[in-house]
Amino acid sequence: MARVGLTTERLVRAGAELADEIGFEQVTASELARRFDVKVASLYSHVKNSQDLKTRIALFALAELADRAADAVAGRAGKDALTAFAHAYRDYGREHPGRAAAARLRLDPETAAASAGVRHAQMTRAILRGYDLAEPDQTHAVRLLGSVFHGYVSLETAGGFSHSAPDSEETWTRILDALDALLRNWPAPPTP
Amino acid sequence: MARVGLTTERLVRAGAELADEIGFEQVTASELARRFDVKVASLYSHVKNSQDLKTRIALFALAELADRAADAVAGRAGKDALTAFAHAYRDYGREHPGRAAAARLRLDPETAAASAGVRHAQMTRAILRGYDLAEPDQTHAVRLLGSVFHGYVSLETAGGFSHSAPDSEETWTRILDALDALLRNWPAPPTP
DNA sequence: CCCATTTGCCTAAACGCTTTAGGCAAATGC
DNA sequence: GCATTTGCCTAAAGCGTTTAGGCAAATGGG
Repeated sequence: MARVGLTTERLVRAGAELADEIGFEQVTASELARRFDVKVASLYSHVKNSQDLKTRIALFALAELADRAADAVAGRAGKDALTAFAHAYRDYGREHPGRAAAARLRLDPETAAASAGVRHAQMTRAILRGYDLAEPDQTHAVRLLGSVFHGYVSLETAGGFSHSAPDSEETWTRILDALDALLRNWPAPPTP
Repeated sequence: MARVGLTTERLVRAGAELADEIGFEQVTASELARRFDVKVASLYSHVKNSQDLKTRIALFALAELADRAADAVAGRAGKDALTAFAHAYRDYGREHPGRAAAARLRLDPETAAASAGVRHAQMTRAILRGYDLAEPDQTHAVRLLGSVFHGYVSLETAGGFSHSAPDSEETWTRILDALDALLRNWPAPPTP
């Protein structure tokens, strides 16, 4: 019997591509086995189970996105860095909707702590160094930016902004203008 | 054989409760049948299939959340309305994580157009009437608010903000302060 | 009140995905 | 060249989905 040369790595990469083609939810060990022209049981030497496969795809996507975002911000600061970072997120979601969905998979705390997710947070903090935010406002801002990026890409992928004017591209740049303005002028906590 | 009195309505409500207990992803026709102490096939007289069931739960959650949000904003305007609306979203996500996840289910365009999702958008626009935003900025702002609410609740549910200071409650109010300030001072498009 | 019709839940069965156990053959290395 | 390891296999069990067809409980007209 010919050996195909399965590895965890190859399965994960193929799983990521499959996610972009048919949607992350639809990625299944069976479908993946079909792609490799291999019996399903053969995958179980390389991944623990179906959940493990999905988690690995998620980690792969998180790392890939972090690499892209890091490339995008390299050598930039201030609004320049913010928009480059933001566009990296949105572009990834548009080019690789399945991987982006994978990157939104809920991970258990230890897995998340060991994932590229922490690089995402660190990069966001680095970008905020271009603005004048002391703690705890910096953390609030990190969470705001994470929410906006996560939420926007998610809604856009769901088709929420298509078929209506203005187009999503324009909204995205205007939202970034707005966020830049907000970060430059972050309001002090109200004194009650 | 005793009749249990299944209806589509009862299945959907029970499905929503089940979602809060075990997670929306885990809601399955089989599990629902078990809860009603009924054979799985019996459900298929009331829902077309598993996808139909999930979609109905999603529509139920969207409508319930829209009702709550409408209650919350009733009689309020400006920042008051904004924060009441936002808290309705976040509270729903915390009280009913499964239903909130259901409300984020991707719907096909026609279903979405006939859902309470349009009420959500209308309410957001109504709140923005308390701010001075002309089109297309109003649409940009609607999309920003949708992204923030959607994203924040999603990340919070995933545990993204737990076990780290400051606590999520504080971040949420400070984000709303920031959004209020931003909406009162929405930047004009840069003139290139 | 009885009988016909409708309705609700059932059994049976097929199909697909997941997962484990155990086997054989190809690759590896001494 | 042979022993060991490794990789993919077959087999089988378990569970969720879905359809087809059946029987009994509810419903309602005469």
